[in-house]
Amino acid sequence: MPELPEVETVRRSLAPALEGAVVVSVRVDHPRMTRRQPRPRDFRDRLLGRRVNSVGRHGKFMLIDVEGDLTWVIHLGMSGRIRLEATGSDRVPHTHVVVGTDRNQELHFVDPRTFGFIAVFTPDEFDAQPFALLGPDALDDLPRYPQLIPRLANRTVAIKSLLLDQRFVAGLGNIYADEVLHRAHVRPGRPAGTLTENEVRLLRGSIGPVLRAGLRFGGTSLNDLAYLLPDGRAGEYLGRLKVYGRAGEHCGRDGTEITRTVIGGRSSFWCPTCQV
DNA sequence: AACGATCCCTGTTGGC
DNA sequence: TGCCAACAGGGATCGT
Repeated sequence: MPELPEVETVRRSLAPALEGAVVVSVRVDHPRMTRRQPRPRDFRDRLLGRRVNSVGRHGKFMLIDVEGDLTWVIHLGMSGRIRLEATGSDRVPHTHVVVGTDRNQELHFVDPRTFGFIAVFTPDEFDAQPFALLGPDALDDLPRYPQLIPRLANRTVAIKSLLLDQRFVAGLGNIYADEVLHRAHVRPGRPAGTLTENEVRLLRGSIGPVLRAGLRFGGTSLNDLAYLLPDGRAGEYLGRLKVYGRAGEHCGRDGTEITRTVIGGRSSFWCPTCQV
């Protein structure tokens, strides 16, 4: 699934292609993909002829600054992919949106499960979106642990669920949340408010290293609906995951069999020995 | 307010 | 081997 490292990997390859480029064509073949656009026609109308200033990111949302005070938002959902192709290239199945630039390139938005979306918002529209309440970016703006302690206090929700709550911190998904909890020696089901100060410190300190490791390897491509880099390469972090998807295998730290439980409706993988 | 449940969607997986 | 139901999951929304 595209989480922060995957989205950041995509952002980095998209930025040089889009920044300074002018949009010369827009095609939407699947109206569901622009469902967050208050008026569906705006997506095309607002991009056509406009120059892209910069390609940013907050959590798993790609935020592309477009001239005219517009923000072009791309969320990959769980099966979304971006392909960067020469103009007129073939479209793979489930290519729902194609945006062409004056550099003879096309951005293909591919999303079999259509959980992702693509839209261009004015500032007011942007602020009205639910994701305007996104928490600090897990890579760039993570608060130091003393600031996190009061935010966990008295919370009964499982710490795993809190890590997945994008209003708490933006960017972690099911894979990296499990990896972060394993690194921090914390069980995913622990009520958030029961973490000691030291555990909060460890957890806080685990987020950056885990995300940067994922980023270093170009993200995680699972074997099914693979997340792929815009040039078609697979991310190579899958083989380096410590717990996610590894039920029945042995924990690299103590050899205990990794277990799978469901927490907050999401499968969670963890070591019953070294995660307390 | 906080939290859990439900829904969206379709390729893949697993059970028979 | 082949079929079909169950599963997967990010985010929004709804009910308690």
